[in-house]
Amino acid sequence: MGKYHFNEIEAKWQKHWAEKQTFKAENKSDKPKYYVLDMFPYPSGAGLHVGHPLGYIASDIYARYKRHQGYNVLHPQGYDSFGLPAEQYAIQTGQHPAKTTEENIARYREQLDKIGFSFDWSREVRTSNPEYYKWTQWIFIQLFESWYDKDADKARSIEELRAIFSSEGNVHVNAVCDEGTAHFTASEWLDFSETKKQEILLKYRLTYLAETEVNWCPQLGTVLANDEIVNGVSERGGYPVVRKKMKQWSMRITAYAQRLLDRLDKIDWPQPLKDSQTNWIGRSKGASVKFRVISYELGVGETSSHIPHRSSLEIEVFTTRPDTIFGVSFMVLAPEHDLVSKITTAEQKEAVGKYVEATAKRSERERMADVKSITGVFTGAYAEHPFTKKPIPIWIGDYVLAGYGTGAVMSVPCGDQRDYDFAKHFNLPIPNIFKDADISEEAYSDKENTIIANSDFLNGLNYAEATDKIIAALEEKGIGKGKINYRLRDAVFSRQRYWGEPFPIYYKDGMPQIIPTECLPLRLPEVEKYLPTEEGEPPLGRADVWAWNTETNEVVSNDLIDHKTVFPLELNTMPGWAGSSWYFFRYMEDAKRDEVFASKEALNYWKNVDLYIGGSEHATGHLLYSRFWVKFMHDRGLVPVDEPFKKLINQGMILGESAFVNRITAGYNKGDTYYVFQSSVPILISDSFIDKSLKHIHNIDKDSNSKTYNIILQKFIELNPDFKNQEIEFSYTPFHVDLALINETKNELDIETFKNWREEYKNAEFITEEDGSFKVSREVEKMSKSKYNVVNPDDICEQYGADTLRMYEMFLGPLEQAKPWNTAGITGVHGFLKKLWKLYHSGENESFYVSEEAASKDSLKTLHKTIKKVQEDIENFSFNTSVSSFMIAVNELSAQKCNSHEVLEPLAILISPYAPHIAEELWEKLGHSESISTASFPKFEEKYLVESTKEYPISFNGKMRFTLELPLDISKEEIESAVMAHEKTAQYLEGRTPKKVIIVPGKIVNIVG
RNA sequence: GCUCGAGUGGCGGAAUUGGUAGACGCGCUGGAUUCAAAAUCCAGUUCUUUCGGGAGUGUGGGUUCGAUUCCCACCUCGAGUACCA
Repeated sequence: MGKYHFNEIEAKWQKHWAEKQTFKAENKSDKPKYYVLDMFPYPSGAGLHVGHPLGYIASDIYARYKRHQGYNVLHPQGYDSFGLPAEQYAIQTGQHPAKTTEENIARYREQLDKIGFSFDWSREVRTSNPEYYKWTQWIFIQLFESWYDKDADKARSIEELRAIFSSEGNVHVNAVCDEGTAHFTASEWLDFSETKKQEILLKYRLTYLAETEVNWCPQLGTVLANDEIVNGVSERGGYPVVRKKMKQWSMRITAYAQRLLDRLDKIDWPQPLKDSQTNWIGRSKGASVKFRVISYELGVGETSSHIPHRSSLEIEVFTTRPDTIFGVSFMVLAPEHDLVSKITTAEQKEAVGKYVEATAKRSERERMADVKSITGVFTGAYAEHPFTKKPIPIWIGDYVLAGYGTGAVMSVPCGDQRDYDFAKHFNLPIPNIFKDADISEEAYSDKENTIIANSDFLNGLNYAEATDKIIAALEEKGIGKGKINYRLRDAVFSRQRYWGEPFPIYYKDGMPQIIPTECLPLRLPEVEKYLPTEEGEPPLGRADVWAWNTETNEVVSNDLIDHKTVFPLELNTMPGWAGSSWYFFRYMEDAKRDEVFASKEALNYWKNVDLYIGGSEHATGHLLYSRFWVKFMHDRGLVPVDEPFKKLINQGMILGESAFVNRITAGYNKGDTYYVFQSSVPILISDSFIDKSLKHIHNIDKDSNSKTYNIILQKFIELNPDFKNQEIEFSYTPFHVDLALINETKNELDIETFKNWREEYKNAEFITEEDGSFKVSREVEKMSKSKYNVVNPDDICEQYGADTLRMYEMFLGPLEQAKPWNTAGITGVHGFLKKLWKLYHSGENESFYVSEEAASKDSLKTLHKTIKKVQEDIENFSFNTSVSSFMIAVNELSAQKCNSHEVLEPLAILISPYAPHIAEELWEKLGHSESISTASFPKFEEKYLVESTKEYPISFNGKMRFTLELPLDISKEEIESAVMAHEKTAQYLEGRTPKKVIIVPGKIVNIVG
């Protein structure tokens, strides 16, 4: 076999690795461990395109490199297999999502196998497998059975909380819990009914059921989390989202806000990703202040028994500028604020009611799109300024968000632009409390360079001093305190979908009860349709057998529900992020998956993921939720680590180069009307006729581009003989064509195939180049089926081989950057692998040949400089540059006619992380019977790189003019005299005397003057 | 608006702490081989030029003997975020 038969070689080694389980990781090893993980894919029906494996190739190179370095490497893969697309498909076709998911996984696996990844498939996970989601449900139960102790700053068991309640009530409990949880004593607790106790405990549980305002997506029939909404519409499908109150499971992630923030410093993640988590958590420091309502009347419809005591009504606000409290001239409540109905006066009742109703109707999207118009209504009520005792009017306005802070603000128009705009709009006073600040045009929001004035005891202080002093004053009066507020909300955990994990929950007296852990998994029931029920219940409402028998501990028919021993089960399912928040631990376990989510030994051996590679789109979803769950699991002693991913890298997206054909459209003016004239057959024009400078307006310029115009006109008249109007104008419309119809290197359309592509182009006319070819335009876009620009890795493997695909993906550019895919460029990398193969096949008829003779000095130099470079590159995740280094090495070794075993054997190891198949084949030919995968990485030796001379660049005023070879061991003076003696020096000096000569030995000579 | 990132040939991109800008590959041009094509190999390829040279890393300044690299201002593009009090 002389030629490089990549298809045979790759099939051979893929089979070999699978049979020998070459990449199986051991849970017991003397070697140091290393855990390399990819974000596992959602197996979609479309299969993989070349963009998907980019990160997998990078992590595979790293994993293979670490094996060469002597590590015991865990490099698993699996599927995030619950999710919306499978369910949407099920709704359309009636096929069970489990079936389509299974098929998609099979296809993914086939595609992945062809690329030669070193995955340990024996540890595969699928989040939709009952044996997996059993443990997702189990972790949910652990969350349900936990509360957050702020004093200990960790989660603790609910049993401990019950004990505290029994002995001392909840007065001294410093826990993260629902707002306004009432106080009770131990004896009160003991007297509560079990249902009442459950109701109270629910306010403390880390996952709890509550009536919350959610993002409801009617088209998808489900609620969405904040991170699943992009620009006010659903991330999947782009459907509108409205606000709606629903009883939902939530996760008390806010308990972890500070820890999630603090620990960001300790993990090696890209800064932009840390920044977006920081912004998402949104910590702001300030104070909470209570304002007493001093004037109100009874709201309409309220009975006298509901009259609040005059002094009991308070509005609590959160402010980051308590130092500006003397600048408060009004207050604004969110329209949804609880107090609105209680404080509104009779005169204002109608206006307020209308306004509240109008805002409730507006969708989130409308509200976001319309941030400029200022709206609001006066409630008629006043609050008392806590220091000046002056009355302050209370307004409502939708610029105040119900979900942030307390849903109420103290408005300081001189210091906050939104308050300023509101005040201007409604003619409210704008008192100035800043020394020498001009607030005639806009608010003065600079807090660093400000001195407070007109503020009683705060006068003359700067921001920091005033803040400290006012907080002290507020605390002394008992009407406020320093406070830290977070933007992060508790995460809604319910989805009204079928294809997700069922909650291990049934309802007794309206209170959620967990099913015993030994009964898990609670399997998804069968339903005859995957749509919500007519009553608007989630799809699980259609299941006939979906009730829990507490005596037999099994799922039974709904007919048996008696609310005594048989109870209805929860109808919601868990969101997509449930299964992905802990899967990295599951891979660690290889033997006892039935007994534990992961065993202590496995967890203690593998600890956390050393390297995680995936897309940045998960910044505030998966990557935040995982950190939250891991912290929780750590608190409860379930795992030994409190961060899941030590180092993280975001791979950039691979974009497609879409191809466009331009279609001519004609039109003319007649009177004031513009008529569009449809040609009887489509006229298509080659790209080179199109004036790029006019491209954006899509017009064909009649005057300056008369040649093109006349060609089109001629064609047009020929095809439309009845057309008479001579004042016709032409423009063009580009449309996508399938890449399969394009010659990639020449950007030419295959006209014949194209005609058969779509019925409408069967008789199309082409305005071609002189040689009869037809050029298409190209544009870089996201790869997608609808743009016909998807490149399938299978096709590339078939035509060039997996090793070529792997190296080319790396060669495209830096891993973290987005970059376009162009199949035309792949020949360079493919040619390189052929050249590499040839290096080992210098025998007769290109037969394998390596000599045992000592290598030349040059070859050793080439080898060692490549070892150095490639090792540095891998460690810096700069894979694109090491591909160039390999090319340089092979070019040099070919030129040197190197065939020495001494050089070619280490070279095979060097390249094996990148091109593992060819490396294995060459390794075998070099006489090895064991896989190359654990051969130790070649050791770099400086001595082969030591030079005795240097080609000095000689610069004049910083410009390099010529080079001069000089020995490295001579002194500065000797260098200078050698340079000054050189004939070219005199030439460049043109008779001037140099002012200065800079000599950096081994680097450069620069002559100034 | 705010935050972050990026601007280098026809294209993807290199240049590790300031020290020969354009490595490597694509494409293109010419040549060899071939009946021809593919494949392979060789030479050239930033722009400009009166062939001496000159200019050149988004723009304008600055620091430096020397700047793609550091500093300031601006322009353009991309990503994220968005009334967060």
